[in-house]
Amino acid sequence: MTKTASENTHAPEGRTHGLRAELAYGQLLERVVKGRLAPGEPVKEARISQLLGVSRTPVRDALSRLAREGFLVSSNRGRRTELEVTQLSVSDVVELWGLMGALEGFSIQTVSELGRERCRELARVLTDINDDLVAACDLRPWDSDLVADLGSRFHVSFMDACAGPRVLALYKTVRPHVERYEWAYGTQVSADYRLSTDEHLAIITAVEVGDGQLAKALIEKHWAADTERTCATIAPLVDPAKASVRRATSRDRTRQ
Amino acid sequence: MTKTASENTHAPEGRTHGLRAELAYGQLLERVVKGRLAPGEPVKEARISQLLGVSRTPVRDALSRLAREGFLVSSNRGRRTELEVTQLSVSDVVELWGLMGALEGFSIQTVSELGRERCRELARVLTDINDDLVAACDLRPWDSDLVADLGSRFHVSFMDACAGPRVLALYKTVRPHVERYEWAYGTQVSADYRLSTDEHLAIITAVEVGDGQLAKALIEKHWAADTERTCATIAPLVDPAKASVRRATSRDRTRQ
DNA sequence: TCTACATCCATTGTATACAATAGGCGTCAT
DNA sequence: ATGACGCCTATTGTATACAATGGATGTAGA
Repeated sequence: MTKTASENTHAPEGRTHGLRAELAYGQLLERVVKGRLAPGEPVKEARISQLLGVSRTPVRDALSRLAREGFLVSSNRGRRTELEVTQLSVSDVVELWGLMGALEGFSIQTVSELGRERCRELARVLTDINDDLVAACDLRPWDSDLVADLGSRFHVSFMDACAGPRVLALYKTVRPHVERYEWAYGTQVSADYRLSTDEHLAIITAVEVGDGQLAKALIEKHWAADTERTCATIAPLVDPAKASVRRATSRDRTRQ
Repeated sequence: MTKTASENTHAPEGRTHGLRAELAYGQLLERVVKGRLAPGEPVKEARISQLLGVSRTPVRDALSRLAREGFLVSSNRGRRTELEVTQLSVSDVVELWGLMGALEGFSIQTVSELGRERCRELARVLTDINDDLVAACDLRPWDSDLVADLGSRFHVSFMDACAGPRVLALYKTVRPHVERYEWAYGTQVSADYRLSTDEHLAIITAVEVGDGQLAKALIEKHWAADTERTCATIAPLVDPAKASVRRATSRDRTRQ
């Protein structure tokens, strides 16, 4: 079903040695992020390997990686693996958004170590992106994909500049979770993106003058505010019962 | 060579279906953490699979996981994988210790949500551990293994209580890095563990009264102070040239 | 009809066979 | 002697064969 066709057995098909696993990972991640693999959907190795036209080996690699990163979960409590796409939940938003704030705050804290010149350069880059973001917010019809993309670029830009290799690697596995929620509910959020861009402006100023502590505080506040906004938007959709977001801490295991 | 013996081909040996990969991961992680696999040592799939008495499949799983977690790195810049044990470095200490502070600070921040009773209970548990730690510090001969273990338990205890599932999972992959440095240089640190236990006391007080913000600040300060102490200890050993630790930020790529 | 049990099947876990590639090593020509 | 070239080998990447397991399904007995 939907096979790439033409290469089944040992017939090579050119230049893909050592890339199938990575490719499978990318393909599956994209499907999960964009919702083409829906929350709760069971994920079987055999089916995926048919879908992608590769053997189970690279698929297994990709699946175990996605599972460890939290995009897939084992539905059988404990025994056999038996994976399915992780559900969206308010409690996950709280934890993930908080984690993003912690990672970004920790990294941007040391922005001054870039030196005056690089700080100003970074501030210029961020200003450009934020200007584009403001423009995109006024755009009609609303292009949620573009907005999400520019939002990502803002954050990734300073993380690339400020974060060490380990933190950066971690960060880049957490980000797609955020993007997944944006894809799922992106059409809902609209007006209050302008609040976001205003917060960005304050952060840019802190970066420009090299005030790491201030930038850290602002970033954390930014994510906290965005947590509220996002939860308010998605809570009714994910769980219509509890539309208000009181005490939706990361410790609440409330799912779906 | 050091084979578990008795089961080579398809002969099962009871109760290990679905555990070999996990087992290989655990074995290898322990070897890396304890230095039995030395920094810079090449790691070949075939050799490891002989060493552990399992096939390459679960070994590959374990290796790719360890590589993603940063315990192994590809020595060939880019092309074929070719893994080796990651080097110890001052810049990694700075980044890892900072990350631990960020994760613990973020998690303990919400300690008050446990409620008064659980806060006090947690404080009691932490006090017990810290008392043992103080006792272990006075012990002669110096038992660095015991000290490291108690130190771990202190931190893991409140993380288990405070952190959400995602952050906790991340945390538990970062911790072994710290333990690796403790195993490598544990015999060196000695007297200033008492500074650590004093800092613990302040943290316990903050937990007891449920002051999350204070606890966060204290934890971050604790790790920052420990970064200084650890770097001062290991810098001369890792890179005798720069014994002083001025500005060893996570962005410096200075290795070994 | 309902329960207990045995069988089968779907699916994962593991081992191994096979393909591809990069680097080492030897050979040969200049 | 030295450089270029090509083969060989070590090692990884991929596919597939095989084992094990848990749940589903069907059947028999009460």
